[in-house]
Amino acid sequence: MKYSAPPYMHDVLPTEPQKDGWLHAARWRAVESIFRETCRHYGYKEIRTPVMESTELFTRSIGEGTDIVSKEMFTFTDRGGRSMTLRPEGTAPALRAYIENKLYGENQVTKLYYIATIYRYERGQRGRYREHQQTGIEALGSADPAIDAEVIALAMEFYRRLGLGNTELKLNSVGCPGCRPDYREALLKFARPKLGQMSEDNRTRFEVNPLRMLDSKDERDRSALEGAPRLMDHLCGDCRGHFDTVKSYLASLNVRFTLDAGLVRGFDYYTKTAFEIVSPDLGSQNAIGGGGRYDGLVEEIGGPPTPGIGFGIGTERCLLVLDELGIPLPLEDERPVVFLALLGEAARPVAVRLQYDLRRAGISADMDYAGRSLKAQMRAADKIGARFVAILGDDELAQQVVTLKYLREDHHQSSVPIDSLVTWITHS
RNA sequence: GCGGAUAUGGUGAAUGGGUUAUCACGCUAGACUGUGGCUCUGGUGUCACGGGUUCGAAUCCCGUUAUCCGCCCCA
Repeated sequence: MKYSAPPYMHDVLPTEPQKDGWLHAARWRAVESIFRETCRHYGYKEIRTPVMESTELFTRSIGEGTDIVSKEMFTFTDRGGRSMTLRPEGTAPALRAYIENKLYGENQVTKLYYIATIYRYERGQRGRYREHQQTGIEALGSADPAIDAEVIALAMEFYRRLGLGNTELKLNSVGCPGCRPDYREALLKFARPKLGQMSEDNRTRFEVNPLRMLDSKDERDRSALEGAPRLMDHLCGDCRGHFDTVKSYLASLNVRFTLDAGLVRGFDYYTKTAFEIVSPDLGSQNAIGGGGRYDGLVEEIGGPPTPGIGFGIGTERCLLVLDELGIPLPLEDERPVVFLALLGEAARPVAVRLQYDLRRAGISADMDYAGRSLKAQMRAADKIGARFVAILGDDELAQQVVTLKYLREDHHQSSVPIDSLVTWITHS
């Protein structure tokens, strides 16, 4: 009988992070700590929420007409008969927690960040998995365009710190409930006579979610919609002003962007600012992050009227690009200071205690648990990059010393009394 | 949901309808009877599973499963 990880999900291993590939836990940790650090500099605090929520939270927030809700959610009935869903995105759970815990009562503006696994029942391919991780932020309680700029700038700063300078920021405004209906009408009017030339998917979108037609990559759709009215040009005064101010703030922060009138994003809750960051160095799954403003969402799911904006960034895709380009990450040094090599059974109990003393003194230590030959233990010590090997055999025991050998630099070795090993190493 | 590919040791590959499946890396033991990084030697796999063709299949065919990649969509 063989077991494997669930389809399109994967294990992140403790293997050598220097090796090829991106499924090394050390690399993930590096990305996560760069993200945490960036958030700290921008004043965002971590929030952790359950991996699942009641299904309705997502159907209400993301929108029934989206692919994510209609066919990609991991939904099941729990033993109490409730419909539960593994979170397919990070925003709704964070807002649910914000509302439930009345965080709006603590500050006018609440700035949150999260690192969360996301679940979508999709067909996998490079950069697209049924379980993936997103690092994201949500800024709640402010409608100021300045915070739109901050959120976007934080994302770009994170990429910069990762070493991903080669990214493209795409920007759009998807309007608000005030101006979107007008635009919708204009778009429908433009598209109706061209329905025959468009793909079947787009004909469905025409009925269900017209804005999504613009997102199609199908050549027929692209040419049919050539010259279609742009939402950007139909914004109401408020949205227009907001968008212009966001753009000018971004310019003053030296954040480069390109306007993309076709950018509509995957959730229905977005209003005004919408953005996406793509990497030219990935395959077809080239979006490495995206987000936008969602001014009606908090109220929609039961909270007080509260504007908000946020983004989600795919950890795997960042890792993939970094690996592709051979960009190194700042990795933690996982090498132990001391490796205890044992000879003979009498040494084992002494080593167990000695190792404990070293660790208690803050010196990382490891020893052989496989009963291997001295030679093999030396090789093991070398392989894991220990700074010292402390050899403990019958000869040493007789004199109450260890033979301490430097594995790096000069390879010098000397006898050190067992009692003073901790001090010796602390001062070397 | 649709389409394309691949499945050989712990890993990456090679070969090939017919006696013991090749190479490298890794791991392990030894050469060096208590010492790493170099070198050499040995060990480490019945070639995903099921069925078919054949005197004979790891090699050809079909199915299953798994993985990878593209479309859709998205992180």
